[in-house]
Amino acid sequence: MPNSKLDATDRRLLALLQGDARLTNVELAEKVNLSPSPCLRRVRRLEASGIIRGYHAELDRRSVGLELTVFVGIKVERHHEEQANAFREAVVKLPEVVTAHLVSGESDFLLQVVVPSLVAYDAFLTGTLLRLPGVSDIRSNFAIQPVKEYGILPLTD
Amino acid sequence: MPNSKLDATDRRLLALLQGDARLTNVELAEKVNLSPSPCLRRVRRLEASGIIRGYHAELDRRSVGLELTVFVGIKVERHHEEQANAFREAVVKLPEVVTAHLVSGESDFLLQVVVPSLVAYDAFLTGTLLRLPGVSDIRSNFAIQPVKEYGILPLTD
DNA sequence: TATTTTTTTGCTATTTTGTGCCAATTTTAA
DNA sequence: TTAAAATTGGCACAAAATAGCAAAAAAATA
Repeated sequence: MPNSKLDATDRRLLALLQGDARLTNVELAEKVNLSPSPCLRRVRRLEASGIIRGYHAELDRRSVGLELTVFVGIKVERHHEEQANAFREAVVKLPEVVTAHLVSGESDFLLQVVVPSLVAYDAFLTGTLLRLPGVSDIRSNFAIQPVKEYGILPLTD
Repeated sequence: MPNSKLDATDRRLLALLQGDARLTNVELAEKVNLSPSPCLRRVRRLEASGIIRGYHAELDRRSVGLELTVFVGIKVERHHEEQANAFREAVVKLPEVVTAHLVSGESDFLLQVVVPSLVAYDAFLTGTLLRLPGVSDIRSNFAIQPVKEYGILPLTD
């Protein structure tokens, strides 16, 4: 099992790396009051244990031509476990789907879809989403304005 | 203005860095068939132009004790522009709110909230969310299972 | 098409960072 | 208090980042 309990220094490292994954080990070490070598060892341990799952560049969506973000609620027909699995597998493969969760409530799945334009979304909706296995209802909520993006996880103790 | 059009190499760099922000400049250079110095210069340019907004470590939520992810739809009373702004400002400050968007559709805002437990969510809901300025309705959708997390943006051309 | 201008590239030299090793220190447990 | 285990800091070496500069490529001009 992953978790071998995190001390305060580990949590500070995690918080720092969430905010800026390009911090130098030397910089990190200074910020947490350690010398570089134990600092690096801690980071490597966090990586190896799976607590740090990876490092990603955050892009400006508009700059790369992705003007539209849509939050999509989808209902799938129940009673068929297989169908739900087929749906999941299909969704994972779609590059336009940035995020997907099985959720409680009105919809069964909640997706975050990113496309260049409304026209592209229309094509994606009718050409792809509606044809996924078992889909019975789709509700599209268009992002009008981001209020908070890439919030870092609140690390407690 | 940011966008001075991206060539194929820039897009490959962006895709690679989305997937792994810790790639060495030397590794990056190899993957895009450039020598290290022009490669580094391109990355620096992408950073300076704001196309790359930052680099972040992705953490395993469970490992850091954040067992619950909730997608929250919130309606706020209309007619008061000020109130909507007050709401936005308040939301940005809440560490439990990882993501927030103004959206079209049934709800006005869609938040992603991360907390350690159901008890913590209850406290957050009644103690914080419901007391935000102008809130008239809240709908909570609990993430039961992640289907796709941290999908990288689909870079087109 | 030839020529000039601009942009981008690749190489080299220097500085900075990452990484493994080991002794010293601190922490934990008995 | 003592013994065992874990963690730390410093050192040395390897690797990477970075700046400068001349050559090559691309774009623009005539």
